[in-house]
Parts: sequence; structure tokens; C-alpha cells
Amino acid sequence: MDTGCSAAWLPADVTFVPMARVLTPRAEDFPRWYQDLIAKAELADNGPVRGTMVIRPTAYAIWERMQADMDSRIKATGAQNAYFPLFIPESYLKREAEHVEGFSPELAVVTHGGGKQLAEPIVVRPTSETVIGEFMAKWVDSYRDLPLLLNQWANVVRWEMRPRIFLRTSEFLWQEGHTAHATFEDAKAYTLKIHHEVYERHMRDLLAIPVVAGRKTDRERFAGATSTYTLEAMTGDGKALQMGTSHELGQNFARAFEIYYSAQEGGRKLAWTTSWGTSTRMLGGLIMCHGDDNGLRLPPLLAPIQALVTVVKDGAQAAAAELAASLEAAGVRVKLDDRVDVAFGRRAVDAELKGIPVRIEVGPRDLAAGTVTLVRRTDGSKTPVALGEAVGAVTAALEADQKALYEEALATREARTADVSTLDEAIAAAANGWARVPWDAIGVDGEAKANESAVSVRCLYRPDGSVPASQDEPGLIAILARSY
RNA sequence: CGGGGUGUGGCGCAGCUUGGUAGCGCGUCCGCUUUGGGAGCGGAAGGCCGUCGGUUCGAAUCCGGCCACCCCGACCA
Repeated sequence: MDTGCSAAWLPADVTFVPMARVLTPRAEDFPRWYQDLIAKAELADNGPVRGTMVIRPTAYAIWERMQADMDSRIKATGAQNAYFPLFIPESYLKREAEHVEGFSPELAVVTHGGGKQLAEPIVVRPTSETVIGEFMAKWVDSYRDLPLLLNQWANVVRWEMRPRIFLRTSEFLWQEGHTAHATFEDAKAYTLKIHHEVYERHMRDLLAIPVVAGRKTDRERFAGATSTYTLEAMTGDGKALQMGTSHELGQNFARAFEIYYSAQEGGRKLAWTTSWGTSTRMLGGLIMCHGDDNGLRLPPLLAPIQALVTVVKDGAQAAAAELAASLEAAGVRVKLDDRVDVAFGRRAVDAELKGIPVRIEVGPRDLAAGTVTLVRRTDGSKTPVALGEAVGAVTAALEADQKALYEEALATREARTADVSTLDEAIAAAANGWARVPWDAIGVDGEAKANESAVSVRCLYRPDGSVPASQDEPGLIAILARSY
């Protein structure tokens, strides 16, 4: 473990006694590490009902920043926010055959209200295609009403058999977009725009997580969709995690809910709809992608607190407060930790657990030398910096570490991705990471076989990286992996 | 639902085989000393031992029922 003894005022030969183990190391027991981290960094708790979670302020602040970024990107595509009810008549779900079939095993159904049995059961929304479809039908009359671009931030409920905080809980928070278009081409173009310009960029630029953008196989397609696109991230244990998804719904829901419009050229036409979502699962992806044995590591652009100015001990308060003020003036999200009555080590460990990108230690010995100590969470480095250059050093570190985290995640993913050419090789490779294999060598039969080994086809894409229009295109590349 | 396991202060556990009325670590609270990588010492609070019943003079411990949760197999953002 890096005990970080390189500060200027320490002789080079000094070593600290390794501190007590804070988390179960990832290599020893990854699921345990994940749970330890969530508990010790105060990110979340399990709720009283199995499968539910309490998102604590530390994690919620991260979610709020994800929301803010995503929300502005979504609005930039022209969509507007709205809110639809939590309760959906059960009959709505039943209107789209494949949709009910896909969701019925995980529905929470309300049968009683006001002390009486309800005439018609009410479903707690697992997703809102159906209610929104109903209202789109009401609101769309003319081609002039299209495209209709809606988004909502909401909670949804899907009864889960095997819950895991953030990754799979019975209730989670998300944004779900729903749009209606006049033509297939327009619907498709919009879906891909969300897929690439909103989701992929959000994940890459804000979360610093490299994702593979591809198409789901027919087997993995969303219930009721004609095409499902996905963004897959690699977790720290070499599995795959679906970070977001967009669907072309064809005219399935338009037909079920009668979303017709009067066309410019005359006649009554059926609209084409889409839906797309990202959820609090991204918090789990963030932890699993960037976390290390000392805790979470937050990308600076995402971090609610980017820099923590730590007063090491009495006598440095004034200088630390002044530095914090300078950082704030420079646009850095900074917090001052002047709790000198709490042991320094505890405060340092806590900041590391929570993934605060940089810490600036200000102590009497630093000040005597006219410096402060810059500690970077990303690589654990400790560097003395002249007091007058601290603000610049912090902003430079934040900028560099946003990139460094992405590069590290990308390098790790590539190192754990095996290029293979047969199904057997792919299944074997999936034991330790991802397998990249020609889809023609797998096929629907191979996909079924892989599933028997708990390996799934995560997505398909063309050699040039673009998203295929069908899984039947020749020459596609498949990613096979175990998944969450 | 099939297989395996666990229920003991807030958290993690021991005690159970060989019944005698509950203990440890962490955390919390108070005090003093500390403070450059999870501080030390002293003191304190906190538990109907999952639940119901049985055996017994006496049950956390033995017996039976029930409940809950966890892990492994069938779904998903």
C-alpha cells in the first residue's frame, strides 16, 4: 500500500506503518469490497423492504450532478420534461403483448385502495411507455405536433429477485425519455442521437467511463421494442454493466395506443415512437469502474466536492481558509476541513473513501516552507506546491485527473478484453473479462449456449464502431461477457 | 420454487457440542492526554439472544413449528 511519504518535509527513508485495512481488497472478494465501500463511504443503505435502498447525501449529491448534466444534454436535443403518474391501470400494460409478457414477472400491483379492493388492479410503473402512449394519442393530432419529445425524471419499481444496491434494486430513480415521430427515419435518427450525443458523451465526458455503444441482440431486446441500443461498461471485476439504453419502438406502442396523426400529404398515419433511459445504476457503474482498494475515485467534473483543504493541525487555519477562498474564487468546488480535533489519518481516509479528487494538506511545517501538499486521489501522489501556485496546481490536477481516470479505465478494459474467434474461446475468456468475437461465429444458437454458462452477448457493433440496423448484418462484432 | 447457510447491543462476531440468566471488537457518549495516514488511557450508555411452543428447578444453549434474511440456480436500467 502506498503510504505516501514523499512530502518535502519528510526524509526519503521514512516509512509509515501501513494503516489498518479499510476495505476488503477487490481482488479478495469483489462483491464484499463493493458493499464495504458503499457502507463506509456513506453512499447508501439497504431499505427496510428487500431490494429497496436509501441513497445517502454523499451519493445523492453525485446523482444530482449526473442529473444536471444529463438534463441539459437531453434538453439540448429539444425534449421537454413532464411528469406522468406512478400508478398505471393494469389494462394499459396489457395492450402491447410483448411488453406485458416481458414485465409481468417483476410488477408490483396495487389491489387495494382506501380500504377497499379495487375494481381494476393498478400497476406501479415499471416504465412509462403505456401511460405516456395514452397521452401522446390525445395530444398528437397533426404532423405539426410531431416530433413530440418528452422526458421525465421519476422512480420506477421492478420487483427484483436478486437485488444489489444501485445495480439492481426494486425501486430506482431514472430519467425516461419518450418521443413520437412522423417517420421511422426520424425516430431512428433521434434514438441514435440520444444514444451517442447524450448518453455516450455523458458517460465518457462526465463519468470518465469508456462505454461500448452497440445493439442488443433480439434475445436481449426490450420488451416491445423493434431495436434496442445499449452502452456497456466494464466493471472492476471484468464483467459488463449496461449503463443506459435507447429503443426504437417501431409502431408497436403507437398501434396499441392509437397514436395517429394527419399527414401533411393527407391521410391518417400511425406515429413511430422511441424510449430511452439511464438510472441510478450509473452510480454503481461509477463505483465499480473507478473504485480502488482505498475507496471511490470520482472524476473531477462529476465530484460534488473537487478539492478538500485539510487543516493538518492547529496553526494553519487562517492560511487554509484563505486558500479555500482562493480556490472557490477560481471556480473550484472546495470544502474546508478544519476539524483538528479529529485525527488526521481518519480525515484522510474518509476523503479517500468518498473519492474526493484532490486534497490540499495545510500544516505548520508546510507553511514554514511556504508550501502546501497536494494529494491526488487518482494516483495517490503527494506533491509539495508553493502556496502561491496552489490554485493553479489544483485546477491543473483536476483537469489532468479527469482524463487520467478515463484513460486508465480504457486501458484496463482493453487489457481485459480478449479477441477470439470461436464460441468456446469466448466463453472461456468471459471468465476473466470480455470476449470480442465475430458475431457470425456465435449466432443465435451460440448465444443460447453462452447463456447456459452465465455468459451473454452484451452487444453487437460494426467494425467501424457504428450501430447495426439488424443483428443479421454480416461482419458484425460481438462482445460476450458475464454481466450484472 | 430447488439446494446450502444464518438469525445474539448501531455494525461485525464469540458463547450453543458438555443448560446455571450474556461477552468481545468496532462504533457512540463523557473526561484527560493527543493530532503530518483510521490515536491512547480512564469511565459510561446500549441486548425481552428472530418468533411461538415444548423439555427442565433453570434455556441464547436441547426439541418442534413458524418467520425473516443471506448465498447458489430461472429476469432486468
